[in-house]
Amino acid sequence: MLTVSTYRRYTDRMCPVASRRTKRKPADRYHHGDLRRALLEEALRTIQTRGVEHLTLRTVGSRLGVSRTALYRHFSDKQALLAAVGLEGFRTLRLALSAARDRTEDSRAGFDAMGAAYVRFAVTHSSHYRVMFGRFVESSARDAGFVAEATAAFEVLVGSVVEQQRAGFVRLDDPQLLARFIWSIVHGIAMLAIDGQLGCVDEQGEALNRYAIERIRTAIAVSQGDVPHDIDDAASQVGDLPGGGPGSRNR
Amino acid sequence: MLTVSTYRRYTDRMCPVASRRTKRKPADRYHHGDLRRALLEEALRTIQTRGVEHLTLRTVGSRLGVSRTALYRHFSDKQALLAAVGLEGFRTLRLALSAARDRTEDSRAGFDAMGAAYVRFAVTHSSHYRVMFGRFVESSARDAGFVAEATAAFEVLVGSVVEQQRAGFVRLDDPQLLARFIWSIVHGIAMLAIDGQLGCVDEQGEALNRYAIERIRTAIAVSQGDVPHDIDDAASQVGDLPGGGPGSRNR
DNA sequence: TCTTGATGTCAACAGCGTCAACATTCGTGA
DNA sequence: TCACGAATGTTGACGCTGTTGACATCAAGA
Repeated sequence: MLTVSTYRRYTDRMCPVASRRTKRKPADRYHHGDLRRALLEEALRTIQTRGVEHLTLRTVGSRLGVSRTALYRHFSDKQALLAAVGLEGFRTLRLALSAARDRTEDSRAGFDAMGAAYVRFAVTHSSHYRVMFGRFVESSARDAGFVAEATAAFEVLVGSVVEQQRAGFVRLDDPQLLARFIWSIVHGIAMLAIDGQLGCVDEQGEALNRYAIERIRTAIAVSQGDVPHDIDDAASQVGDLPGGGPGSRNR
Repeated sequence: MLTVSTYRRYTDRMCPVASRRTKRKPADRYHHGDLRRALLEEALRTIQTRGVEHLTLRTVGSRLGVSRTALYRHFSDKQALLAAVGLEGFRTLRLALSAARDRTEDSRAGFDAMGAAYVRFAVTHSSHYRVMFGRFVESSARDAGFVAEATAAFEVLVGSVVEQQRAGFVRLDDPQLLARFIWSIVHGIAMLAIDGQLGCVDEQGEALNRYAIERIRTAIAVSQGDVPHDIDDAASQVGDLPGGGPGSRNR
């Protein structure tokens, strides 16, 4: 299992946004250079250090040595900025999941590692995670890119479920439904941990996470009399289901 | 299984806050009479109809025919008002869970019904649910009452787990851990449904919920070679674990 | 009747997101 | 090289928000 320090180094590599220092606009310059990028990075930094609810456009601007309304040249409004942050979050999550899965040759262990990596991502990037899921980004601001990135992250999970089914490790239920079930569990643990409902995040959260992975294995194991579901058919449909994937706009 | 209409009637009975009309202060009167209660009800109504983020103290005040600052005589600030709303939510949730469990003589069916009732509560009172869990109530505003009410709701689940263990339906793991595991699942489903990540809430959410309850049964069933845990000991400790329960302040 | 505490009002404040008008700079074709 | 339009950043203003301190009103007990 990964240690915390390994993961830190790993996330720094996957998510340079949080580690690199965003540059201020030189006082003698009128244009910033790459303000859009800088705004995104500064917003993420503020969110990670102070929380979404304390993010103000004025502060972000002044931190970059730029006026409070400069942002409107790059984002339609605050919601759009948050949506962009959330989009980046889903991308980082997807990379983290894929990396955790591919780190070992053993597909079974890789699958379990994904579960651990998911919760660890959420806890490590808790504020970021809340932007992705906490309805801070209103439905109207969730554009095609946002939905696509969220769906892509979910697809990694569905793909792995199908893989596990092919290998005979997982019962042959609808992969979509199975994936949603597993997703609900890790998402639930992550949210409870983030919201401080599990007491000490590190200890209780870790213990619960380990236990959950063990229980999930039992829950999704192949049972006798298993009615096979058409895996290939379902796997190919991932993403283009009419409103089934994550980031969906209807509620 | 309960129909939606049955549940509506049920919640109206359990949660009069949402159904009764809050009375305005008569224009010729200086004092309102029971402003605290009215503020709570009006805040909840606004939250349920317009969402937490659209709750403003000014609107609440003017709706009750009262000045915008009258609120400060009953709540220290907006956070305290939200905390009070959240507290009421946990109480309602606890009653809903107990009622769902006790509606049938069959303890196994009752246990499953709790899971369904949990998600249904969250979806039906989605905005209320988000106040309870979404960190809209900051840690500092979570007073003893809030934590106690949240813990009490969790205790219902733990108690039922122990009951199921005694009846031989559930494996003899630590009831606390088992309860947290189950809680994570229903909480995860609820949050994903509420946040619109499951597409159509009613259809996909219902289907996922049914599937989850079935899978949970497999996950927590007694297995051969089950190492018994001291149930009675763990059950008596519920609630006074140092920071283990829900609503805990540390993060 | 007087006093005291509880409750509600009023005016003001700073901070917020957003907009319209304006300033500066960049890129590009003549 | 130069002019011109597009892109980018600034300024001032607006209405909204939560919160505060000084003041007004009322109920209840001494």
